[in-house]
Amino acid sequence: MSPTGSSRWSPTTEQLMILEELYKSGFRTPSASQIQQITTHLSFYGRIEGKNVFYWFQNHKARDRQKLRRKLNKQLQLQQQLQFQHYQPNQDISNNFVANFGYPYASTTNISLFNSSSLFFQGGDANISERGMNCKWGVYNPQCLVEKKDMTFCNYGWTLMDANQQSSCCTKPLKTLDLFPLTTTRIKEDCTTTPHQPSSCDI
Amino acid sequence: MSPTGSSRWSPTTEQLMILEELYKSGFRTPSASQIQQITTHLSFYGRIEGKNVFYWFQNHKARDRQKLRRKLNKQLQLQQQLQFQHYQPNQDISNNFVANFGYPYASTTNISLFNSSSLFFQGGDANISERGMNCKWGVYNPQCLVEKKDMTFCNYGWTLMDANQQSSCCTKPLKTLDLFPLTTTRIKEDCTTTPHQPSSCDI
DNA sequence: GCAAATTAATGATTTATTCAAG
DNA sequence: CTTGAATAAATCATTAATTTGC
Repeated sequence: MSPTGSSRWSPTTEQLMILEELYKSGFRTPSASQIQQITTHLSFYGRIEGKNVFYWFQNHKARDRQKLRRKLNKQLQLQQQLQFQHYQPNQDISNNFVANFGYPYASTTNISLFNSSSLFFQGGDANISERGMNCKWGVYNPQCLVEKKDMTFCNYGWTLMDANQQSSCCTKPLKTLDLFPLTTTRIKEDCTTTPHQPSSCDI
Repeated sequence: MSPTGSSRWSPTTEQLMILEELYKSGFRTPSASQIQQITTHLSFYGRIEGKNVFYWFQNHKARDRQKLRRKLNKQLQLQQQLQFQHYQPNQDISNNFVANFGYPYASTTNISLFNSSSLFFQGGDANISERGMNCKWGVYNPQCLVEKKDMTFCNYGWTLMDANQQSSCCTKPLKTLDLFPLTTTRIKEDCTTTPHQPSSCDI
């Protein structure tokens, strides 16, 4: 079971649950710091790297879109097909369903969830304004997700961080931990957070 | 001129020359270590980060392709247009030009240049087999470019590297430097290196 | 039951497109 | 208009499900 030399990450059940929970909470493109925090937390449940978290959100989002697109296409061509033979489907339930709901995530695709995440940062954001200063900011950064704020430190590049640093992060009572008051059981309701425009953050 | 608070990198003339020289030598998608070395070298000519180098190659390659595609499309529709009015352009010079050359870079798009870079590693690659071991490998890694070899160290994630570390790299007589015997003047000939399959590297 | 064969999911990369600074 | 930066789409590749024949 232990993935000795396994070439690619496969999430444990707990990791997957938490990730999906976060996704359902509205997270789509978490920032570098957010990913770092998620990674730190999830590493408690098994081996994981920042890039795994990054890719997971990337793929999950993309495949959600794709699923929706396909569904819509199917509906559309069905509709066209029916229209074509001059048949008006005035009671087509499945058609109404999609037509009425639209893209559930479309409006939250590009927003920064930094401010809207009551779940994620509920520990209070006033006194952790300079988190990352003291803690060797774990910028995992695949596809260049480093947020502007971090970039000011980040003058030249990134280097590897050894595993201990992160593990020890778990033992010390860090801010990161109380950002995860997740119940990991309620996996049913839809996106509830209200998207903010990211422009309010100073760039 | 000094970019105090300049939001985006703009390459100096020297940096650009070297980058283009490398590009012409066959580099398309340099590995993390290669980018690190390039960055280290180029930082001598001005402020630069790994991700700048990464993006530069990314964009340059993409825009080369795009330029070529447009040219081909234009030629194609011209050709079709002419064919359509039953006119055979038997002396169309520009058409012949594209038709005869094809995609200059098409075959080198996906290869790893790790082994083929006589220019880049000409300083000898035997005694630097463990480069990166001692030097806190600067994995800049936007879009997850970390190569398999480096990944073994890289257990959990990356963190920021401060600028001094890299600057001091320049003062110390590092291996990195003699990898750049560039003349930066001959900017005319085409890609000359022979692409190797990356599969020979141990995974 | 149980592996070999096949298919479906999904982690990881690369390429295309878009945004925006200058 | 050029081009650095970022995101989305397409693709590759490996792992997990599952089917199938024994």
